[in-house]
Amino acid sequence: MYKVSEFSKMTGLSKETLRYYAETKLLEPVFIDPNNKYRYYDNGSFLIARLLVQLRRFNFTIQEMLTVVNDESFENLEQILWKKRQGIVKQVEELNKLIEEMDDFFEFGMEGAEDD
Amino acid sequence: MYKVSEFSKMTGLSKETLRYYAETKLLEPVFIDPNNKYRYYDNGSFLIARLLVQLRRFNFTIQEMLTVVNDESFENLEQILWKKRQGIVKQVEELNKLIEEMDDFFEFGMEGAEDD
DNA sequence: TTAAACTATGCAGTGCACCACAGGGTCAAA
DNA sequence: TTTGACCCTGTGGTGCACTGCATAGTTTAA
Repeated sequence: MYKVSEFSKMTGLSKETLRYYAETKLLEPVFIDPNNKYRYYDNGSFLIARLLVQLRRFNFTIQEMLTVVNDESFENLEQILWKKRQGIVKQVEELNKLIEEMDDFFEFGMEGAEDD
Repeated sequence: MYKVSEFSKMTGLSKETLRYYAETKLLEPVFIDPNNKYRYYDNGSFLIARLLVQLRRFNFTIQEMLTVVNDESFENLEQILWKKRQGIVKQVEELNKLIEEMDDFFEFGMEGAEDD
C-alpha cells in the first residue's frame, strides 16, 4: 500500500493528477483510512496507472480512458485502441489535406493579400 | 461601411467572434460612431477578415494571427505561413510516431494489461 | 516534544476561442 | 409613434485536463 507521494513517484502522475483521477473515477484509491482520510494505492492500482499513462500518450481523453477502465477485464481494450488509432490516422489525413491547401494558397492565394 | 450583422454575413465570422477579434486587436472596426457606439467595417476590413478565415483554417492561433496582422504590409506573410506549415508537418510526423507506438503496444504491450 | 514533512479539502485559476445572456439603448419602416 | 429589428456593454459559461493555493489536520524523525 502506497501513499500518494510514493505512488506519484512510481507512476509519474502528479499528486494533483492522482486526486483528479480519483474524482473522475478513473483511478480510485483502493483504501482510504477512515481516521485521517489518507488515500492508499496498491500494485493493482499501479498496473492501471501504467496503462493510463500509456493511453494518455496515445491522446486518450479522460472520457475515453473511462470507457477503458469501466470495461470489464479489458475485454474491448484492443478494439478501443484500434478505434483511437483510426482517429489518429484520420487526423493525419486531415493535416495532410491542410498542408495541400496551404501549398495552394502559396501558389494562388497570396496575390489578394499582398499590398493593396 | 458595414454594420456587424452585414459584415458577419459577408465574412462568415459570427458577431461575437467579430467582437472578440476587435477586443484582441485582431480586427478592429474602421469606425465607431461616437453617438451610439455602433461599429463599422469597410472593404479593407473585409480583405483582412477573409485572410483571417483562411489562417484559422490553417490552425493559426489568435496570437499567430496577430503577428500576421501586425506585420507591416504583410511583408513576412509567406515566411510565417511557411513556418506554420513546418509546424504542421512536424505534427504529422509526431502523430505517425504515435501510430507506430500504438502498433508496438498492440504487438508487445498488451500482455500485462490482459486479465491478471 | 517539536518541527518538518506529509496529508486532506475546497475552490479558484489556467489557456484557448469563443458563446450566451441580461439589460439597456437605437434605428427604420409602417 | 410604435414596434420590431438592430446595436451596445459587461460578465459568466463552455470544455479539457489539470495546477495551485489557502487552510487545516497528521505523521515521523530528531
